[in-house]
Amino acid sequence: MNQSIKNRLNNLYHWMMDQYGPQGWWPLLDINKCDQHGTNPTFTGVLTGYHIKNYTYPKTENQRFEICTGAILTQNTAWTNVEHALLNLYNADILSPEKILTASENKLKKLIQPAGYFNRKTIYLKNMAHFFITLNGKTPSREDILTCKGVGNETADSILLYAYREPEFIIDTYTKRILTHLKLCSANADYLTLKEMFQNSFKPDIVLYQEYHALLVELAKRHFSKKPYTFKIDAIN
DNA sequence: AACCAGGACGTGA
DNA sequence: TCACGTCATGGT
Repeated sequence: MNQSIKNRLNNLYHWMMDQYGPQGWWPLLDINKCDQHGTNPTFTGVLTGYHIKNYTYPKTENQRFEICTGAILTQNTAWTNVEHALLNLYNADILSPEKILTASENKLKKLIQPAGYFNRKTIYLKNMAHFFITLNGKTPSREDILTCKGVGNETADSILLYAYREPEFIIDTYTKRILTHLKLCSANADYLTLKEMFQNSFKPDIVLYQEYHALLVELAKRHFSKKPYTFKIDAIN
């Protein structure tokens, strides 16, 4: 591994942390902030920031499943849309693997409709629910999760890093876009190559991996959303 | 009014 | 292996 790549990735992390601070991912429903009817909880983060500097989540199996659900729902979809779908599931009281599994497909489709791709994601969610139940609390291997139809590289790593707190670095389109722009990789670099680039540059570190990915998303949303990408980061070059 | 959003899968070459 | 079409809603 090229030492300069390692240095630049490290500089990028600290630059983003300086600019944006800890992100406190993964966003979770805050059921302590429901309305007077006990429904419509807010997300940890909509107003007050996510669970910043608290790296003990998920605290329950339901929160763990909520992360798995969100990881599928957010595929190629804006998170705000996913929030609506998750709220629908929560308010319908079926945001658990057992209830997702037994719910009718039509009911599920209607509830997750705002997240888009609802025909596919309904199937994916039921697959995930079944898989989750068979795990019986155990941490799945990356290989095992990938056998789940609807779970590709990024979703698998998101679930492992944020739901199971395993040190698996996530590569998403933002990450690849930023690395390409910084000339740290070619435009056709594949997922595992980029994942290894990060994991060869940093020791396994859940906090670092979680924050790094969240910070890349924040950076991309601010400066790598609309073409042409002209944003320059002096500290990196 | 196009374009994009925290992708994955099936197909054909 | 790999490029390409498909899936769907909501915000800018």
